[in-house]
This record gives sequence, structure tokens and C-alpha cells, in this order.
Amino acid sequence: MNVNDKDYRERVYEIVRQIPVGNVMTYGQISMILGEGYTARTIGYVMHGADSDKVPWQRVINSQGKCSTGRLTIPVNLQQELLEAEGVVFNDKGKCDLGKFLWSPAGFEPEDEAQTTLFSR
DNA sequence: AACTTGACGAGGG
DNA sequence: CCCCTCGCCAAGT
Repeated sequence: MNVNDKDYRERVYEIVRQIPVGNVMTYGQISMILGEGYTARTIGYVMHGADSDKVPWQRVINSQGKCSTGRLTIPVNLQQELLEAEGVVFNDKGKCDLGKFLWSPAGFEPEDEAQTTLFSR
């Protein structure tokens, strides 16, 4: 798998574009939906090449409900600020309530208690 | 071809 | 809740 392959990246962006304003998804969740060849790390790699005008990249955060953009080209806190402007609430430790803001595409909603717990951890 | 480095995730202390 | 370790997979050197 190669992130330079357009189709490979597009499959990720297609999902990200579907996330409604004020909601978020996690890297791991997206990788599980896309399945083979994709891992949380891969999704992150694809996202750094995302066109910020075409993809709501800020709506993809880590599984702990925090933004993990600290060490790269993106200004620290920018992602969180963009999300807060959309209505996502973060606590004093920079964490948001995934049980409340996490979104899943049609057909991929968590089906049982176990998954619900997993997704909102 | 070996080694390092991530916009990651889960588990243990 | 913080910190560390390990597994993960693709890129850059």
C-alpha cells in the first residue's frame, strides 16, 4: 500500500468529508472501516498530506479524544480551536467526550455494548 | 537492505 | 491520569 496512490488516499478523504460539523472520528476507527492495508498510523500519514481546503482534517483526532498535532507543521492548538469553533467541547486537559462527539458513517455504527464502549473510550 | 520516525492504539504499572 | 513498551505500516535516509 502506498499513500502516493491516489485511490488509497481518496478512500480516507471520502470518509473524512462525511463527518458532520461538530463531530469527530478517530484514526483507528477509520482504519477499521477501511480494513486491509490501513492502520491508525497509516491514516495519520495520509492526513498530513490532506488538502486543508477540501478535507475537514481537524475532525480526525486520536482514540483518547485529544488532538495530536503538537509536533508537526501545524500550530499547536489550532486543531482544537477549530473544533471548539464548531461546538466540540474540550476539558482543561485538552480532551473531548467521544461518547458525545464521535461520529460513525452509515452502516458502521457500533452494534453492541462492547463496541460502544470501545468507540467512546 | 537496515534503521529511524511518526497527525496511532492497547495494555500494564 | 501520566508514562512506558510494544505492535503496527509506510516513508525517508
